[in-house]
Amino acid sequence: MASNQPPQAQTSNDSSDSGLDSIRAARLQKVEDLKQAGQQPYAYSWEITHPVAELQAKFADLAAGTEADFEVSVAGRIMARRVFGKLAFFTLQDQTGTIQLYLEKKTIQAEMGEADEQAFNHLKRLTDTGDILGARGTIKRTDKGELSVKVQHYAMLTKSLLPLPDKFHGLTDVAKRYRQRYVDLIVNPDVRDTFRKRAKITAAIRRHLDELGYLEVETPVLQSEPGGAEARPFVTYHNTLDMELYLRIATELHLKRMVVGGFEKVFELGRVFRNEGISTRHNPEFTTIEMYQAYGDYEEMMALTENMIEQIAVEVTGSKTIAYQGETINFAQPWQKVTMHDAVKEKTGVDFSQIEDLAKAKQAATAAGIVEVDACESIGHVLNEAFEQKVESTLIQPTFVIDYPVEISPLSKPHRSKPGLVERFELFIVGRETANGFSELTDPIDQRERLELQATKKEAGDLEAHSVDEDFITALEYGMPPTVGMGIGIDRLVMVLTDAASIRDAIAFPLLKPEKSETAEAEL
RNA sequence: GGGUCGCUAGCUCAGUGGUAGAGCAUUCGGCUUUUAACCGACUGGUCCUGGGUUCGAAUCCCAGGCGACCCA
Repeated sequence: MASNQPPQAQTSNDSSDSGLDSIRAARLQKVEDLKQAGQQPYAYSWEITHPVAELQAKFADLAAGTEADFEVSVAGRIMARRVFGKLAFFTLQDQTGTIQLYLEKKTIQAEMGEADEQAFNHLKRLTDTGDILGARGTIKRTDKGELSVKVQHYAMLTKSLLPLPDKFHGLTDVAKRYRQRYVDLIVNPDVRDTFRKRAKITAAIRRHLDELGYLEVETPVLQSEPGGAEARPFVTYHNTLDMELYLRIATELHLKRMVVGGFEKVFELGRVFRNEGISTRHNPEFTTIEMYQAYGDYEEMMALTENMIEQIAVEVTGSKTIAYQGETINFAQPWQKVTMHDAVKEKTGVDFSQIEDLAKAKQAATAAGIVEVDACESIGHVLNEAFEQKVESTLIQPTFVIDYPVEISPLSKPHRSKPGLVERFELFIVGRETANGFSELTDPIDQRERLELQATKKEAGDLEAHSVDEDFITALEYGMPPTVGMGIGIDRLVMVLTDAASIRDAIAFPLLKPEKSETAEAEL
């Protein structure tokens, strides 16, 4: 808004009109002209009989050049105008699609009556692309084959003051598309489709989990001790409590409290916040679903994950096989499953499970071309580096990587048969971590030790390390049943299922740096 | 955080040292079968910002802003 009307620019409104200013001024004049003509430029309501897609479907077989005896009332945005002397064609777009308005001077003047004999002229003079228009009339397919509403009555519903982007090229400037997503949504049908699919995905997840008997719960966003993940939190402040609070970085620890409380299948689908960099795969606020099921282990949760995501892929895209950025991704079960050790061994030739000395592990990793292992504090961390550098990006098809080192998994239950490992899986699709789950650590003593180790690292300056959440440990001491948990990065799942190259294409309003404003400049 | 690339009219883009351009949109005129309508005329500029080099900078140099991609 400020970019259109800088607050301090009142004196510069003389002959130096920019193109945008003159367009806006002309449209404001039309607002006045509409009022003069007794029309409401910002109307209150309009009765709609049909979404336009429904009309397109219903009259798909209507022959060119014929009219149907069928009255309709539609509303939408004018996307294009083709105006002749006594006839005009508008392309009207509503939520469902577009339909042509056939606007004939003769018909409109006859129907709108004496008082509105200017009706057709006003249509030509006072409407612009971008305006929201309501139209009533009958269905007709023109000689050239375009399904149309032959308009008898129309009304301006909302006068638009600003021009739409080029009707042919649309809006392609990515920064502008993200900053003014509403314009992007108006002119790019693919973008609307992405967010429709996003809604379908979350609805499908909820339906799926509801059918399995899961309860959706809500846990705090504002926390005095953020936990459940390795990440830096956002800090905020509560005035009357006079204390700092953090925005949650995960929903894990509160959902487990719910399990302790007796809810055996719970999930939360919501926003978490991590104070980290921004990239094509990272937005500081993003959506996760975490789900917890008592009396189950990670094998069960992998089966649920496979099932659910396969089903969602079919619901959203119509197929188990989808195209993503030139790759073909196959969601048909069963998915590949590989242990972290085996995956690393396959790509690097190093079997870290046979190495018992950290220095030797680092040496082997370096020899295998893995960089920056100096800071690794355990063989598990070296293994993880090797995995991230050499394996992760190669996991294109849905793949479960299982059995992680305990050192990088402070909330997971020890593996029942493999010492030093935990019963954890991560799901990778197109080289990206998309889900993470594990048999939950339920031993409160073990949990306290692991979190205290994390807290030591935090005190030593590791800003992403966990801290000790005493109340969570107290909850575990009351006893949590054997439980498996799993989280999915919804944005990344949406990316894959909508063929979005960047997470910003899967989030309606991604975080961007503010553009330098004139007032901000003046303050310097 | 580092590297590469981009930023010119409302939109999409030309313009590599010598008068800032095109198409679309806008404005005006014409037109009853268009659909990137057409025909004619016109209008519209902080060339991202600030410095520098030069007789002269959208163009070359430096710094900064925002974005994209790659790397960490």
